[in-house]
Amino acid sequence: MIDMEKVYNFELVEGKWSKYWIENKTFSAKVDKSKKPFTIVIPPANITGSLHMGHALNTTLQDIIIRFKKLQGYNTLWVPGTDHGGIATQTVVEKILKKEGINKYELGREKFLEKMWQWRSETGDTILNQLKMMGCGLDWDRVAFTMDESRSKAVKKAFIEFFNKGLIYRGKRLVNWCTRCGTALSDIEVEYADEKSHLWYIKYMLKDSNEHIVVATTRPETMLGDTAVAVSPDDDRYKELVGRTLVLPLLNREIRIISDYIIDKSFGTGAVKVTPACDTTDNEIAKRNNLEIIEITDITGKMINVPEKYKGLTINEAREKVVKDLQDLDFLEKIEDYAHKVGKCYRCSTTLEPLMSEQWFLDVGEMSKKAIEVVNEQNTVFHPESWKRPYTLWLENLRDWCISRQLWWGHRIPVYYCIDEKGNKTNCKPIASFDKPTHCSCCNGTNFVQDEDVLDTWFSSALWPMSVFGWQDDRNNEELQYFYPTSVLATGHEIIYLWVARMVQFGLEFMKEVPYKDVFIHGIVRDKHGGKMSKSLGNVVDPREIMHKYGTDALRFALASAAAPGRDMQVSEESFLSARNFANKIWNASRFIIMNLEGIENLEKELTSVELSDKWILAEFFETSLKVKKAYDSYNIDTASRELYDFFWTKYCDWYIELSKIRMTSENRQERKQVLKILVYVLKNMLQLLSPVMPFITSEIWQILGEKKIIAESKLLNEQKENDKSSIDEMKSLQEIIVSLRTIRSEMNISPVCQIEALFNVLDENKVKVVKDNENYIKQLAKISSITFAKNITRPKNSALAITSGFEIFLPLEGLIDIEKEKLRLSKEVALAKQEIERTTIKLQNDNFIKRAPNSEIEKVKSKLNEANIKLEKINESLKFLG
RNA sequence: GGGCAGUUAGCUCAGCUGGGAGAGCAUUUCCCUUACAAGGAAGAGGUCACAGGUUCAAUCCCUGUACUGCCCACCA
Repeated sequence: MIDMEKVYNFELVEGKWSKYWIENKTFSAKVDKSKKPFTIVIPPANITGSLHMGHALNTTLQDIIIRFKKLQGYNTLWVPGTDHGGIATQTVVEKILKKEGINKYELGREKFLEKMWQWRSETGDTILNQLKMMGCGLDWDRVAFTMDESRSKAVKKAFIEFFNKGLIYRGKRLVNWCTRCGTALSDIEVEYADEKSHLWYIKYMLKDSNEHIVVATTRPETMLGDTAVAVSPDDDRYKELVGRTLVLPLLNREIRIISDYIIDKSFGTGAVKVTPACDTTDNEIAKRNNLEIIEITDITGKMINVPEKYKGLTINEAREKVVKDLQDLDFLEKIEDYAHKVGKCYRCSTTLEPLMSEQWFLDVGEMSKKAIEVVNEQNTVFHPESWKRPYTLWLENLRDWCISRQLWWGHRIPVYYCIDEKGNKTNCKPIASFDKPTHCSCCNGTNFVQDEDVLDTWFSSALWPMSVFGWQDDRNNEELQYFYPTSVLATGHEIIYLWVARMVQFGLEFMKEVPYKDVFIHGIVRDKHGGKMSKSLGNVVDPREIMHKYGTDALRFALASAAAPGRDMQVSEESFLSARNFANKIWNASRFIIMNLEGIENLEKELTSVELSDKWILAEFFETSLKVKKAYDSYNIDTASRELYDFFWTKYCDWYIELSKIRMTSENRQERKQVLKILVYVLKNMLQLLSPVMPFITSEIWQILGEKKIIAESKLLNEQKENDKSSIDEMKSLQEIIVSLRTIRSEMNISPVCQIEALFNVLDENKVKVVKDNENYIKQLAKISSITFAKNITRPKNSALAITSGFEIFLPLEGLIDIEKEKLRLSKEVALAKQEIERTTIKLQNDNFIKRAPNSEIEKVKSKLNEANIKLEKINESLKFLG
């Protein structure tokens, strides 16, 4: 006797299965050339992270895809891993150390890195353990880390190849500088935020003249670094002045007035102060016009190369002082309120300062062109397609990638400089190599120092699809050949540029092949009001809490059914509750069947039943199955989930199981077995189709049903047969009759225990057989004691009326009926029928409609009109009869 | 400034290669009918953002407008 609790207890089930899959290596994959591979590499989560909704969604979707492909017979592989997270992780650990009163500079690089590694070994696997709890079908023998030995080798190898090709170069450029982190950032690591500020209007005097030009600026302190004033070439106001000399206030430096196309004459005064060291636009103007670049801030954000009184001030202090001095000397014309966007560090939100500094850059020109080509040629396909354009546009306008970071946590740049005996760098050519070189090729020196900087964390991420398969050891190795290119990359749209595009670039550069065939872009999880989830806003829904409260399958199902491709989604507590209820429904429907299977044997050998409800549920199932498979295959996970839900609940449970109950009470043992056979058949197939989304509950029930192989390792059972859809229409008639009888009962407040008789006046001869054959169902489900079929039945007194599916049905309700209520009900029906008649008549009177609409449509409207006419006539008769 | 989404029931969202709209939650009524009250039955609730156009026919296609959200950009 199998004991199943009345309420699905996920706690008893989940731990058991997640452990089983890991211990039995259910999702481990080896090269097997007899099977087609299906590969996904996980977007490696930062080791600082613990599971949030974004991870939960992302991994659920990947797991669904993997599990479905496995059912289809692919050799599936999903590779797990984590990312060292460069700046993000270093920031976190710095903060922790700060609380302990430790300063990283006092600690020194080496000791600090020890702390980092210690921290990583203590907490770095948190997220992987959480993925295990979620039941993710990852190959746990392949866990990779972007900074482990093997991945580090890959980074060095890639760097050295780039370096030797001349694609990596060092240059002094204006970069985004975070004064808090003390490092440069790439352009996409900048986040812009609105900030209220001012526009300061400053007068610049013309040399040897009393005239002046007014410039508007949001950063008055940068005037200390001005080397020109620029105007638009087609600005008539300033045409005469171009080429003249200005005297910079406070400094008395002489600067020229130049013209440059980029200036918008309609903004401010049309004249712009040019500070090449503090602004990217100005920097470009400077390049075009050969202007001097004066650096006025250092890497800590303090003023340099300025008059003594400003030296060493912070930017804000300098601003205050400069404004005051300008005011005192009457150079400040006015101050306006102004809101604009300010660049912030994407990890610590400090306002960024553009700063001239020596950095390593990667020339991405050629790689970008190729990365665009492969997408245009559909070697890599975006799902949904709408993301292709942003991807392409971004790559088209991409500037070289600043890959060096002034951090300690990360891959140290493998470039070595020859040094003399005093420890100073020589002028010899730097060498990129895996280890410290033994001797310098220029001077035969043997002393070297390594570059201090580390690489942008995304550099190692860009190699991920190759590095997890050992590209760094042997680019012709069997695994790489078999699993690369991977099948699909699933990720949110926020890292298309940071990560997706760069993997394509690197993949093409080193493998000459795209890293994945499909890119599945899903949305971002938002709170119930559409806002971003963030700890500071306090609107975070923690997936671990949801798992604890509603179960992991509920979490997964809710996320899956909300995951329309490419669109952000809102999740709320209710969606998880409803998913939990669905799990319970699955449990109880299965429980019902399993209880009835008690003592039944040899079910497989039973005949396939031929009765309507069986044919119907099979037809409906085949249709659903087809839709679900198609949806899974095209990454429409939401559609698949909804189809499964809808079929299981409203067709299988609400109708088929209810009908089965009636047949199961029959004395006929054979009949009972036949129903059970269909019940079990559909259930098993449904469990399989549901198992990618809800692996725990489906695994459990599958096992209780006595299957020897676990569901994750089963193969999809059903093959598409010829589907006889006529049963769907016939069943629909039956359902309509039952529903309309129930409606009358409900509206007349007739007690459910009260059996009533029904008279079926036949209007359509063709419908009689089906209804008569299934009379028993109508009786049971609508609580009807007896049914009389006849033509021209006389309308009984005090009866209620239903017209549906070719019958005029009378329910004699002497003593039960409220005549007034029935009249009211019928007059509403009259109104509806009249409306229908009017609408269809107008259509049919329209010559153009008759001429141009397809025949099938015309027939449909005609039959609607016909039905409505009959309905109206019959209801009117009834109304007359009721008085 | 450019690009991309969205606007459908009180809320969260489906639907659409054009033929008078669906689900979940919430709500009303009835029911503890032995799979499930985390349930069942029945109901109420919508000029499908607005304005034009194409068409016999528009929630769906086209154009424009408004609002919302996101991304990109060198408006000081």
